[in-house]
Amino acid sequence: MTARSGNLKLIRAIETPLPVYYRLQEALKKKIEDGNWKPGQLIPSERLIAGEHQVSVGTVRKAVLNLVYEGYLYRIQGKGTYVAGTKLRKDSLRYYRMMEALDGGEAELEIRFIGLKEIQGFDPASALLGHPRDRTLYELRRLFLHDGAPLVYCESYLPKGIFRDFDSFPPARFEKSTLYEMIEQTYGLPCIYNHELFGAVAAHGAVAKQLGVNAGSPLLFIEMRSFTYKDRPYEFRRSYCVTGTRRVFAEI
Amino acid sequence: MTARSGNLKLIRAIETPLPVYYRLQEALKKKIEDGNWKPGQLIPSERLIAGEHQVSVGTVRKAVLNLVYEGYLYRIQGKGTYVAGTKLRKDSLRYYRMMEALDGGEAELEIRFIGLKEIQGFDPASALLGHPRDRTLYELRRLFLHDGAPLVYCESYLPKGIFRDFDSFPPARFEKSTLYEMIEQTYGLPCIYNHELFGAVAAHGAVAKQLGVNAGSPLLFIEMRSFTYKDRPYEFRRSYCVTGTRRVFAEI
DNA sequence: CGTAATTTGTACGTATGTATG
DNA sequence: TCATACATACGTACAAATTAC
Repeated sequence: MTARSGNLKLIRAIETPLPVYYRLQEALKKKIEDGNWKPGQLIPSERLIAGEHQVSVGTVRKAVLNLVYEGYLYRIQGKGTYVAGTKLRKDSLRYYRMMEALDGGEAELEIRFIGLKEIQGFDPASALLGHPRDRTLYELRRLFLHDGAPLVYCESYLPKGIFRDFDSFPPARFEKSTLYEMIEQTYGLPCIYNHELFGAVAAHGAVAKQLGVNAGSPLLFIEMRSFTYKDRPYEFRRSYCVTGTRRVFAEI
Repeated sequence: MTARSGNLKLIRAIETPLPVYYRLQEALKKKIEDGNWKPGQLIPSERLIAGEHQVSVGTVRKAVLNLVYEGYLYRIQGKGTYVAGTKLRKDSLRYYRMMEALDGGEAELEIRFIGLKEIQGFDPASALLGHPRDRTLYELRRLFLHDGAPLVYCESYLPKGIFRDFDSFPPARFEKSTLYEMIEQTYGLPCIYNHELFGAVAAHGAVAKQLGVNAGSPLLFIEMRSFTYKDRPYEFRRSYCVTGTRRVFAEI
């Protein structure tokens, strides 16, 4: 149903014209993806859209409800239909769900800013972000702590071309909310989905030092790529997690 | 939208009666959860259901489509509506998606049966399965290999009460398909969702030996609980993964 | 191979209920 | 109180896919 999944409808296009509701749905989606309609904004009512596009209200409902299911819109009875922001609610943000056991509780994590600087592009970061290696990247380093003890150390890489003046913000700006939220609020780019690769590595050098563990001790290693509209990657992240008592939770 | 999420509709019940489509939806869901309609089975047509329940076809459509979105049913134009099986298509089965890199390809894994035996219940397995410790469990041990090299070793624990005669199957039965599929086909129990906990551990004893790695080398450790209808857990699994060249992929 | 019957998919319409401001 | 907007529920007609004849 999402952009990355099926293109069943496109196959039909060869034989028969696309359904009215589907063309409308894609037209509305384009408004959002192109930034004409921004997150939080109220869109026109069913009747208005129906009038503008010369279709029935039922057809508008179908198009709009599909976009609600896809996470592009949300509706409130009596008020209207709004553009949705980052799909990833706190529930599905794996990074920040550290648990003691499968039936245990969630730990509150504190974010600590370590550093932010411009660096030259490198692989695999540049390749995974779809940029040539000569484009500058921002490198953001952060630490996540629970009860004062470091649990996760992560390095994020973001294209300077997209995130202009990223280094003009005070460090506190990176410590008060998740990076997802900060980017959505500041640049209007919501996070639509992530790709993640889980592995285990032995702690080494700077990482071991930041996390306060012995070199050689096992760490959970997560490589992540975040995507916004139109399947465009905008962040590459490497995380190292201490998982002695708490571990990273996921629900599928 | 799923059973484990919101109960918004229940709040309304205090003030106003539940919508017709919703009561029908829950009635159809109950048929599936109670096993009256089994995975793969064709359910009655829209018109038939509408006649039986004395509601309009549009109302049946809404109820049925909601259950499609929830993963309980799927529809084929011209054929009918069928009861869906395990939600987890191969795409979302993390365990069997071992990749070289975030933009790399997927590795085909071979399943090898190691052993199956009855054991006495123990915690955390019994607790996580919602059974007292004196109930017998099955312990299934398997190995997943790529190009002959072991990548994943896992131990599954299943209640003997649910999986009667689980040990009467030949080992090959566990090597030809995923455990999800085997259980769905044999016991009619589809997997609806999983909970997983990711961590890193140092290889030790039997696990290190099975995976052919040195003791102390880092392994990805995954604890998993699988749920079927009505949020009932039916499997507890511990997996140890060698993630030197290939790692476990997830999409959110 | 075409035809008919069945089933879902699309598109339209109307009326009424409920929530918001 | 009232207008607005979404939610529910009913209905009809035709298109498209499948299957059996």
